[in-house]
Amino acid sequence: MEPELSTALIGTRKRRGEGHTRRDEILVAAKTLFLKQGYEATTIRKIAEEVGVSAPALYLYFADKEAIMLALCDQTFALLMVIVADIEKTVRDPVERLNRFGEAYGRFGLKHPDEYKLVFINPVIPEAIRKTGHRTAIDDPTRPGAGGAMVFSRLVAILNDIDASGTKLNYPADMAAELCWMGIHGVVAALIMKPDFPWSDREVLITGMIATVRKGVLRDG
Amino acid sequence: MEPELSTALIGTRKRRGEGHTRRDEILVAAKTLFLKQGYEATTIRKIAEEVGVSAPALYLYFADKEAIMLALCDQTFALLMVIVADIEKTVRDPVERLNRFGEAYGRFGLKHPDEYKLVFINPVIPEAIRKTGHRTAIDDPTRPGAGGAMVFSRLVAILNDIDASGTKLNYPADMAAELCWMGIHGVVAALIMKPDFPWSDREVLITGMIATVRKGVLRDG
DNA sequence: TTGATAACTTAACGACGTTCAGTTAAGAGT
DNA sequence: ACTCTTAACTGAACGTCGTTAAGTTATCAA
Repeated sequence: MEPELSTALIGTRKRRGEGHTRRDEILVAAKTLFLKQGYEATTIRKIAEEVGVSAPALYLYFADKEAIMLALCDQTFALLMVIVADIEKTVRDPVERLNRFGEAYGRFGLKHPDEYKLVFINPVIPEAIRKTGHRTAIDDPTRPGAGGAMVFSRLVAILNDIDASGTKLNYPADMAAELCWMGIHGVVAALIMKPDFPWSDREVLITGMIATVRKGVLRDG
Repeated sequence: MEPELSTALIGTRKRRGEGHTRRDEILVAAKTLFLKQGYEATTIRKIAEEVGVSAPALYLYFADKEAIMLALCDQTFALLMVIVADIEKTVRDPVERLNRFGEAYGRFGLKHPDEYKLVFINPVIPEAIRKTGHRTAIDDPTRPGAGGAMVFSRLVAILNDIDASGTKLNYPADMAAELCWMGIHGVVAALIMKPDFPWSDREVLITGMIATVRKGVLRDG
């Protein structure tokens, strides 16, 4: 019988040079468990079992558990970056861009609560950075978990655009962006972490918070 | 030699009926470790060692690790309740009360980051409630971890006072309170969870966010 | 002096992330 | 066809965790 290609048979040993396909299988399995059971219940051993491989095998492809989870998050946040990039391309008015960004960001967070938790609520600092204390590594866009920081940087850009376009800000652009992000983040974080609390309607809270930070940060509201 | 009173000698067996003093010792030891090393590094075994007792002994006084941590948090949040109660007593103008509440809340969160994390950022739902799904238990003010909810309920009261005093709200009082809290919470959560990020000045962010949510929520800003 | 029982200990369970020391098999070089 | 290197992987184990079970000790009322 001919040896089959690539990822066809899970649990079979990979041919030389095809380890990366196993890496992908690990990410798929991890995502399944992660979405079904959350971060804590997604254990190395369960992922390995799902893939059909021994637990230590995962360490051939990832430094540790965090690395697996952050790789997942970056996959997800790449989707948000696509949405944001589209908004930046198609929406001319920078204030309207701010509105659309806020809506997209809020909805995205509520749609991907587990990834949002890991990136923004319980940020996991990769072991490599924690150990070395490398300052520069924080700016590395390929660093696991960097997706979140990139999203924030787009918001800063939007605030700068608003300022440049004539609508003046009540605060420096950096701080204005921080206030906007913190406001929306507060909404998303609250709804995600206390889902059983009798909050008001989610959509209304998001649009309400956007209106609030817009009024607070722009000189003419 | 006379037997010494109460908690004098740590690590010695308690006399009958004085178990509650051991309970207090556990809380003191847990607080020390918790403030020094954070939640995850504060293990049952380390607390027990600090107290001078075996690890299982802690289970005579607390149902599980969460119960210990929540008891600590409630101790801390009782301090915030005192501050809030004082504001409500001394500050007549309800809008000014909102300002003062926001400042007190923000500063308190930054001053007690570990407790804040446990109560508001990574809320720990007590096992008793999680298992039974008891709805009513959530409203029980003596429930461990309830301190946070009580603080929020004071904010709702303030917003109702504002509405009643003639300054009309842009949203129902409940939702207005949610927006106010989410905004300030967003600031505190961001500063606590990403302390190394080059945020703007903490005090300015807090007062800026208070001004922002005030303008957003009150009809005449 | 005894008997009940509060206060506590030792040992262990099952789970976790991770490491180590090997084993297997693919595939290039001869 | 045989050998050699090495990518891919395994089994056993380490040290940690929260927690439980079963047994022990010390106190105090009767």
